[in-house]
Amino acid sequence: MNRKLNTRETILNEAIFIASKTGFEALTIGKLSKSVGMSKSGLFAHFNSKEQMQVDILKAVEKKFNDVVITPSLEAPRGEARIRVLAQNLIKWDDSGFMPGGCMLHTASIEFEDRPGPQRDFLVFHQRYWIDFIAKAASLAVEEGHFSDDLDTQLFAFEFHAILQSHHFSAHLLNDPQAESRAMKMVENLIMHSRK
Amino acid sequence: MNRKLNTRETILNEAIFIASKTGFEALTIGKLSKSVGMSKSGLFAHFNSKEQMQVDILKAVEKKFNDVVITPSLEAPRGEARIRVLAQNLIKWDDSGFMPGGCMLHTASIEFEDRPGPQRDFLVFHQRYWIDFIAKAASLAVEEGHFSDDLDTQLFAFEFHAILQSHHFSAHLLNDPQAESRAMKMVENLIMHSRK
DNA sequence: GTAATAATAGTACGAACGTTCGTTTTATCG
DNA sequence: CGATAAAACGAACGTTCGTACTATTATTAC
Repeated sequence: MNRKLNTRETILNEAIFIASKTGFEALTIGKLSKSVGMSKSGLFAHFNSKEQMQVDILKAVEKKFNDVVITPSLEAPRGEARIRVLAQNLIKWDDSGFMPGGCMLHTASIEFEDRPGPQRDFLVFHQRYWIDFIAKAASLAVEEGHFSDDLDTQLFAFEFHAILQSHHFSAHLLNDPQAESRAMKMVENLIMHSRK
Repeated sequence: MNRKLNTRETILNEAIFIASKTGFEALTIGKLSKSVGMSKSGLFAHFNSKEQMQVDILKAVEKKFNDVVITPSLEAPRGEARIRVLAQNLIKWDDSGFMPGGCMLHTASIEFEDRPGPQRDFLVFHQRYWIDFIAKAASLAVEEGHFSDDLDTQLFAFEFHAILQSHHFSAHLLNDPQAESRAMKMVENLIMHSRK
């Protein structure tokens, strides 16, 4: 029982590692089982379908996302400071050791954006939650008096999110060493223009 | 000879249509040949490898991109106007009838960002060209006196590009009817903050 | 109109896919 | 210890993958 949990975690971690590099849909049960060092059927038994495996992988990624990005940000003071911490955590997140290909929630979202199913459902749900979380952080900054009272917090959320998509693009496709500094500059611009 | 060119074009158009929905890597020679209505081997003979087929598809998409986005924008007057036209063309582009899943250069970039090969090489080349093109349009706006003299045109290019990634995200994953209006609002914000 | 050539079809290949099966190993518990 | 159940295994299923051959059509040239 404990053993099952351990191997399950090993499988999911390895899956995240590989899928972030080779792509989410390209991750195959056969390849994954070889990387983990177990049989295809043994691994398969943990999920009973590839679809379920993919959903479970996404859930595991989201858990890490909460641990790395969301939760720590709540310790920062509300307002501008928390926005900055969020940005910094996200850049770290997109360059995590356990996810060398960058944020899988992003790449998987692209891969499944036009393919109906539980994978897509999960991703839409997560991304909506995430946009709302940013908007909430922005509205807290309004409450704190850091940002303008008539700030469109939804628009802010999408602009903030856009910066990180751009960072992913710079860091992982272009291999641009300036990716991080440019992203932070964009964040500072956004913050500046959101002030009263 | 003419026949070959015609079927080739038919194949590429169908490939773009399908791949934009199901994903670039998921497009298979067998499925494509069925959609086109010809044999697998007959279709295969046009490219002699899947890798070459993928590169040719990307080149065909880039050609359309030039026709739909780049070239028409050059007819608009330099400066702010051209930037706006670019933005509008891009939103149309990301919702073209021949590419129902949205910009394939974007989705393919994500799928190949960590997979070396000629597909990735092509995409990197294209995206660098595209970023430079935007930066150039911004510097023309500086010359025209629309934008501030000390505008960071490279940064502008990435911010502009980020807006369209965000639009793709809103339109194709979230199915948000406000995708277009929000994107244009972002563009207007960017233009406003770039003025002297 | 027949020969030459280009384009498409047909068939077959080994490999990998996701999945199912029966069996064997490993752990848990009375 | 032996009984029970969980977990991993190896082999095989039918299907599809990309690719390699050969055969058959269409088109063009003389």
